[in-house]
Amino acid sequence: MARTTGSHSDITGPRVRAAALKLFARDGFAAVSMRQIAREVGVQAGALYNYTPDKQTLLFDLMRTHMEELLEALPAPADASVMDRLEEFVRFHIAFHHERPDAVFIAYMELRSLEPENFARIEALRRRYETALEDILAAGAAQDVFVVADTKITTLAVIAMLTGVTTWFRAGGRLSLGAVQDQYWDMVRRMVTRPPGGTV
Amino acid sequence: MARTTGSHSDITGPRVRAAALKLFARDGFAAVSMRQIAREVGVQAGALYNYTPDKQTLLFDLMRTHMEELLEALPAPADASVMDRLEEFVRFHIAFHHERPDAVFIAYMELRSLEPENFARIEALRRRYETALEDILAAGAAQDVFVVADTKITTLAVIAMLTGVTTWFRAGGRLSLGAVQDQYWDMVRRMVTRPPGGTV
DNA sequence: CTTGGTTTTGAACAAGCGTTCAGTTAAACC
DNA sequence: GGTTTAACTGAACGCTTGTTCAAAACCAAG
Repeated sequence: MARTTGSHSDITGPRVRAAALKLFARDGFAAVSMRQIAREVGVQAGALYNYTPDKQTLLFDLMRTHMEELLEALPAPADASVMDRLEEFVRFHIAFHHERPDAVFIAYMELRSLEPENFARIEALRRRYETALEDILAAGAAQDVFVVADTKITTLAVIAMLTGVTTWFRAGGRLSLGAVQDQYWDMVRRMVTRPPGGTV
Repeated sequence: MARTTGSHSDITGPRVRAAALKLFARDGFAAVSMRQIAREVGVQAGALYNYTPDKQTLLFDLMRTHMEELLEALPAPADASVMDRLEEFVRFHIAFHHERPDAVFIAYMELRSLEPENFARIEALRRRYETALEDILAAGAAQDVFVVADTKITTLAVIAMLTGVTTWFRAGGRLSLGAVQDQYWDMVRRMVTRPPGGTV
């Protein structure tokens, strides 16, 4: 009978993924060897193959899991105002990405390390996320609440701006997470609402 | 006497750097071998060592050259208005980075591939560039032309947003470079000027 | 045509790569 | 307490890595 309680695979499996996540984020997929991951876990390289068919799949699973968790946690379209929905998105993006800096880093730095088929699957998930923001912007534009020249460009600009936070923000620094969220929300709000002068 | 005319090194040298730039950008520093670079140039791997002491220095020189060209091309602080200077910066950043997508990509993706000493030198150059923008924002805030809660954060947010353009913009697409510049300038201008509502 | 120097080749080096697998270990069941 | 089986080891596979270097190729000047 299969051993279920006290099985090491319940412990080693997550540790393999955690080690891979950490090392891939720090040094890059191509620069990390299976032996390094094994050493981090405290195991021989061969043992890793109980938990992943190969190195590429290990990377893909990390990225897929991250993207699925992101989409899962994404606030569902409520009947709140578009302004509130946009604010919610901004605060959510910053908070969620702040909790997982390694996964975020990998998810958009290691796209090129994916084989074409895996790349397409991750890209599709990423696009679903972007669409969630774009829908809010489009709804706001239709209601004349937002003034955006091109919802696609604004979507990409906002996401690039928000994701940039992970490259420098560390808890315990000069600013609290809440303060960062406040400031970014302020900037995004200005970006999408009617400007003072009224140009363009 | 040293051979000067018809020397191959004048030809091979740039070709080595061009091949390295292209391959590093496409596949990442760690994933590209010296033999791949040599094959791209049409030469044996050993010949590369006439043009670089080692692989790490080849990467560092590419990044250093890019950053120096960037700082060189940066518009000098003129006595124009802060608004004009900010607009000039935004348009410059987009145009300059658009001309060198590979170098841009490498310069911020391969920082982790640099040995500590080289990293520090590139980082210093990058900080000089950021400071150029921060100075404009600070000057504008002092003159009450801009309303920014934190010049450092706004600097990073603007640069992240602008640099994101290189990940999707391709000439010949839906939008011209000028149209992209217009839209990003519009977004940046709104971000730093007094908002309609007047919150924060 | 010979000389002199630059550039390139091609083989070699030790080390590390991802992956496989027969064999050992150890824990949970009957 | 013996049996079963998942988990892991440790060695091995063939291949690639960055780098070195003596020898060859090449080209311009004398």
